[in-house]
Amino acid sequence: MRVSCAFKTVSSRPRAPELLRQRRALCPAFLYEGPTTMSRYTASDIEPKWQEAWDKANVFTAERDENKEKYYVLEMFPYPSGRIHMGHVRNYTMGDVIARYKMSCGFSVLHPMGWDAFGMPAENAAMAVGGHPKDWTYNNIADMRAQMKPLGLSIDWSREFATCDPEYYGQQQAMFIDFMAKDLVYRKNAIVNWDPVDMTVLANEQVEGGRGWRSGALVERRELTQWFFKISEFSDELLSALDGLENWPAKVRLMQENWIGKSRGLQFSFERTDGGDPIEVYTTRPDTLNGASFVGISPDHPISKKLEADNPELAAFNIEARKGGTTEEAIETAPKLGFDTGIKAKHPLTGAELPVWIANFILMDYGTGAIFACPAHDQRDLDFCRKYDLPVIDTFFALDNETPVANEAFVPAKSEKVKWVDHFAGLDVATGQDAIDATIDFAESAGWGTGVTKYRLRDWGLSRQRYWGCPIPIVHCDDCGVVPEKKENLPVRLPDDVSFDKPGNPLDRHPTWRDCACPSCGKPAKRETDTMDTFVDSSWYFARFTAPRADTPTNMADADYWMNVDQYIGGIEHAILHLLYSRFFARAMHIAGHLPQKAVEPFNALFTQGMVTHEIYENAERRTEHDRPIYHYPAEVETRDGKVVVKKTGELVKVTPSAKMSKSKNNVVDPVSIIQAFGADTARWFVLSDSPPERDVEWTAAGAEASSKHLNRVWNLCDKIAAMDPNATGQGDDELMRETHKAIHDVTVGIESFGFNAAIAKLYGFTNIINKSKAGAAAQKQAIMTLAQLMSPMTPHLAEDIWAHQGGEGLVINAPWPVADESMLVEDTITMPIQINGKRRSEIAVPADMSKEEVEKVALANEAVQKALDGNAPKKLIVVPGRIVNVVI
RNA sequence: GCGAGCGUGGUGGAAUCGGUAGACACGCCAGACUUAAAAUCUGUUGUCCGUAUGGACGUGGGGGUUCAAGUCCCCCCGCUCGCACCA
Repeated sequence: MRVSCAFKTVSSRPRAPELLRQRRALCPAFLYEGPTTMSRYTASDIEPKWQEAWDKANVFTAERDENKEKYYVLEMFPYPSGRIHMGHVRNYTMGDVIARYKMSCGFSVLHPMGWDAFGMPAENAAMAVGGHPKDWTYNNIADMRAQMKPLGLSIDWSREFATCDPEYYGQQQAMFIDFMAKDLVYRKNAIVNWDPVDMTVLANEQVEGGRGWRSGALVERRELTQWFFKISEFSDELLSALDGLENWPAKVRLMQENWIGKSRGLQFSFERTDGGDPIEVYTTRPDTLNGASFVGISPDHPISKKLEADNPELAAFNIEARKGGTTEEAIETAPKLGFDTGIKAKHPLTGAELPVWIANFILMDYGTGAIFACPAHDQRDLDFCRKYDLPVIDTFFALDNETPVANEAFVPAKSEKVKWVDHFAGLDVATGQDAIDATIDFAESAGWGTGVTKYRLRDWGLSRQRYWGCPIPIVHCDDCGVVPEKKENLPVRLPDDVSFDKPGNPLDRHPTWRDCACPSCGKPAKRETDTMDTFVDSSWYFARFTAPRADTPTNMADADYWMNVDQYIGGIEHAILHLLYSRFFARAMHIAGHLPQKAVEPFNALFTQGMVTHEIYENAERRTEHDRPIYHYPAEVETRDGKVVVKKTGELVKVTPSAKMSKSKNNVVDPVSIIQAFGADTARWFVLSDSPPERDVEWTAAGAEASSKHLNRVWNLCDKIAAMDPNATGQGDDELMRETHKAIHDVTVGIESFGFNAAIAKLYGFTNIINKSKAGAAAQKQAIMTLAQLMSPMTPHLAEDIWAHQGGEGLVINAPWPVADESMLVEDTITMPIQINGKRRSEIAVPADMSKEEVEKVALANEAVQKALDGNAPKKLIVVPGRIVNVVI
């Protein structure tokens, strides 16, 4: 096909005043007046045109083609907040570069988009401004889709779905039932944040400083019966399989490893002097048992709960200890509180009596909910002992320092050798790790303890006491107990007639929805009113994209062709939970017959991109009446005489650099206005340039201008070359050809290695080279057409236009990716720097293949070296071939 | 508190493996074009000393390993992400 290009003469193109106004508002210094060439780059003309051309040619529809190699590129799908932000633009542009590049390389590409559409914001909006979460969500989706489309992303929109579509969550319910049949789901009690005033369960983010965000009441920890996935049964598998994820960032694998937290320790019991049930403890530092000064139990430990009944003082303590949020952070940072139960435990070796304390920092969820404290070698235990005046006993010292511990615990690395004090297992000088192993052996052979491997990873609690989520397809029957809904009755749809005027879960107070017939015996029964954690929704959407309309969760033939995701791209904030849950889900889906074996690790390669940041403008002269800071939008401030001030009032502004774009700080830049002012290609080019993709990028108006100016230069260059006499000859054709191949090589390597910023730097350089080249028309035309191809993943609209303008065949997206001729890349002579004592002092030009001995001779003959040597022989001469020479004097 | 990461000119940032620190871009300054400005084009630009040839310093701070450190090791400071019910 052939599409006419969008070059137009200036006189025929009066610019829309509105567009001009927007540009000026964004960048007052950058005015777009005055023609400089016969034509002008007008993104608002060319971008819709090429998007239409791609649609007509159906180029982004993913099709199973057994003759082609497939490539599945996926960016983490967005939550439909209603507005796209620059972070989305950056994320989806990166994925688009990969997708378009792979298309040009001849792959059958799957690049889908959907919506992570369940969750609390929809309910919060319903409570705050009325309306229904469903309407709010679907309206937001429509808005965001409309904002995304102008970006020109190579997305197969025919596969789009939202997780709140009954067609999606119905399949999720079917899988829940399948998982139940495979014994991957169960119920148990778990602790939630309870707001005693609103009488409702709070999410962690709804707890601010230990208080409910609406009521302001002190939050309590309360137990509820909840549904769990047995992810902990996969602990070892999820841990060991990390080794195979070679194309994941090492930091993500390390974070997951630490999260799973495999540890080997000793489990043993403290007998009680009062003859009560022994206290089972687990410790990863059994070697420090001699330093035990008390036994600690969780406030939720069975012994603690038993004592509560007839000890009002202790019960009051436990109530106090259970206040505050449920997050590990809240528990760890809360002031350390203890209560002496009066119970004494017998030290298994010395027989000494140790007091049993309840301590608010001991988690019932980890280990056995009971510990022994060794204050000399654990800062938290030490702080506790100093506070309650408990003894501190050193069990080992540094080899060169035997000062007893005062107020700083001595915690050397486990690999460091220390000197032991009178150790029961006969240790003298040994590392902590050797001591741990020796102690476990000692305890096992003496018969008072067992070496145990434990994992920090807990089972995944998926129950949420909220409306806007996937209903758990379960019915509670007085006779049959917990019964899964029949599959033919799926989806269990959310009822539409609900209200949010009262706190709590509307499903709970919806009798006609809640009351139902038992799927097993048919008697009246009640539905489960909890819905699923939204992490469930996002744990398998990547699999659903392979067959989004299938009437089963997946279609095996499609899953087999498209899985795995070859490149997954998203934020580092998902490094642990989302990715770990997805890895578990893929395994569970395989067990339940919904994914092939090869898909148990669903993401072959992972890339975590950085945030888009912007300066924050805080009013330096004024605060709100509640003494809160006032933040100004970027468009509200300007620089006057080197000072940043508010445009309207002239008030001084305090500028904080590089903060995450956040609505509460007003430092947001709206992609829609950027696209309207500069065009999608400029926005795309900017978010890819400068910063390496894994790092944060600072949005600046100047940067966006610079991108826009460069695209204008490329356009003008195209125009200039198109206007050349096709038969014109010149100088330097070979040199331009060589540079073209270097550009092909560098840009290809840049894209392949996620060095988009490096690829763009190369494209800048290549553009400058073409601009200065005096080569003939044919060579220049070839150079600019190659430039268009190399730019097309980043700035696809401009690339198509240049391609068409130069008479390229068909669409540039369908043109095969150029291949660099290796022979054009090698240099004959290289420049080697010469260092004298490690400092660069001179350089030599030598043939690339010169031997080390020859290089040494040339280097020693160098004037600067001769001068420095002053007739003496060098102490040492280091030649790194092709790199550097260092003369040591 | 615990786990992970990051820190380089006036600014964004570059620097496969430990081998020329500052690629590319912004900004600034100078010049060309213009009645003028903008736009565009050309050139300079890490800091300090020096007319210059040149030299000293320089990758958050301090110490170390090495012929050679932005890169590796130790300590410290600052910022960011995660901590299981935010998505």
